Amino acid sequence: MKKATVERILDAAEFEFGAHGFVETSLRTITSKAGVNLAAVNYHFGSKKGLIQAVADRFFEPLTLGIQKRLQSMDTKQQTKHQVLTNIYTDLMLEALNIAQRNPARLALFARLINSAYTQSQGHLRKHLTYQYAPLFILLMKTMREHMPEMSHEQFFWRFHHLMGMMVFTLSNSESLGAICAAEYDTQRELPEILQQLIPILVAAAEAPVLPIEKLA
Amino acid sequence: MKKATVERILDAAEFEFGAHGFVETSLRTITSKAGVNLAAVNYHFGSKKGLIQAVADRFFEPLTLGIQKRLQSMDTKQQTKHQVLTNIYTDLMLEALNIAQRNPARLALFARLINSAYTQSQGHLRKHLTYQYAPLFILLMKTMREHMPEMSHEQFFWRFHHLMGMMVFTLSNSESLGAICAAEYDTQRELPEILQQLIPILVAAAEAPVLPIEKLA
DNA sequence: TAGTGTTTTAAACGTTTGTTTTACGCTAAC
DNA sequence: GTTAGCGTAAAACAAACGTTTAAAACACTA
Repeated sequence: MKKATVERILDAAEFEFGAHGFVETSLRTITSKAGVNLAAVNYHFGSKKGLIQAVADRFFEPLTLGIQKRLQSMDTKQQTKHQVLTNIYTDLMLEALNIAQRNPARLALFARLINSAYTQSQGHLRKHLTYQYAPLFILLMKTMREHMPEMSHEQFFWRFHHLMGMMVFTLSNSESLGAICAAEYDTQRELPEILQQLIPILVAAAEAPVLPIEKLA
Repeated sequence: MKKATVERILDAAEFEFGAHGFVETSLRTITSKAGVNLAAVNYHFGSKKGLIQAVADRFFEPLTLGIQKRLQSMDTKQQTKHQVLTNIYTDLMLEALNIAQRNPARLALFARLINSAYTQSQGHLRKHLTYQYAPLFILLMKTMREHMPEMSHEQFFWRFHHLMGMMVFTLSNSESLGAICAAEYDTQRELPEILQQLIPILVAAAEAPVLPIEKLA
């Protein structure tokens, strides 16, 4: 049986957005790859922005459940803070791999979705995501903060986003980086290896000493 | 005296690209803000891609000189590796501030330029930059590698880019993040403070322990 | 079976895009 | 004083874009 129109649009949009970005992917290529009529996007999603948000939702909904379950069932009592942090990031990487599902491009798109949410041109995305998934972010930040060095809320906010930036950049560009690396060092790496290597780096960054705030000059 | 056409185009392009991205900034808005004729871009730069590359070059040329001078005049003998790494990243942040020049948007655009260079849609940028500024990257990677833990070339390649990702993300989104932070915690921070805080985090990530490569699962 | 609400279709709409063309003004060399 | 050559100007180009329209096809209930 042929998949429902909405789903086929989302599949095609996911693929094309991942390959060429939001702005450079037209509704015409999406609908033609999906084998549906051009007007279907505006009919089912209202607009291109609506489609982008729907694509984002399909990533976030299972991810929210997965992360919440992992964090809440985590035993944070009998472990050092370092171990807990390592567990948190291992969980995050496992959830990331779960998104990838033997299709790394899917994960790259997800990362680019988050990245775009911080740019002005896709401001609607940030509003949508913060409105829709605030509990997830709050839970994640709260859990991490409890196992990181003492610092002000503000300092933690920035450090949290520094770490997110490291993940987002790596995941967004894992394909290009992997290709460069393969050409340069002749070793083809898979996503599970790269993410495993990333964990101790994230933990070390999370545990980095806290400096008093001064102006650099 | 009125600035030359080429320069006025570059100024306007820099501003508009930084505010709305490459794809969403039209040559018409650039040329009209620059007060020049629409055809001037294609005449002087050949195409929009040529303009983007020229904008990139205006960032990279002074940056290359600055970083090379800093790295080569650095005393790496009488310091611990940790101190050297701190110095390297302090230098990088100072050069970043030098790009900003009391205009943070300029620095954000520069970061976004680097980020775009890793995406497929702006593949011409990566080719241009790697062809044009390979010596800078090589020098930077070589200097850093000497003061980081022992690891394979491949592992270093990835770690180098993880660190770059942290910087690029932070700089790209420093405006949005600063706005969120100001709204949330009521403390307006300037770029020099944020970059100063970033240094120990980068160093800690650079010095993170090296794990044997395994597949995460 | 008739009728109602939903989905799909083809076509057109009005903009906007990067690029090209052609003509015109200017300056410098011979 | 004429001729190149370079830079600018306005206009037009063809293509692509997101969105809307109105009619046709469908699915389902009464």
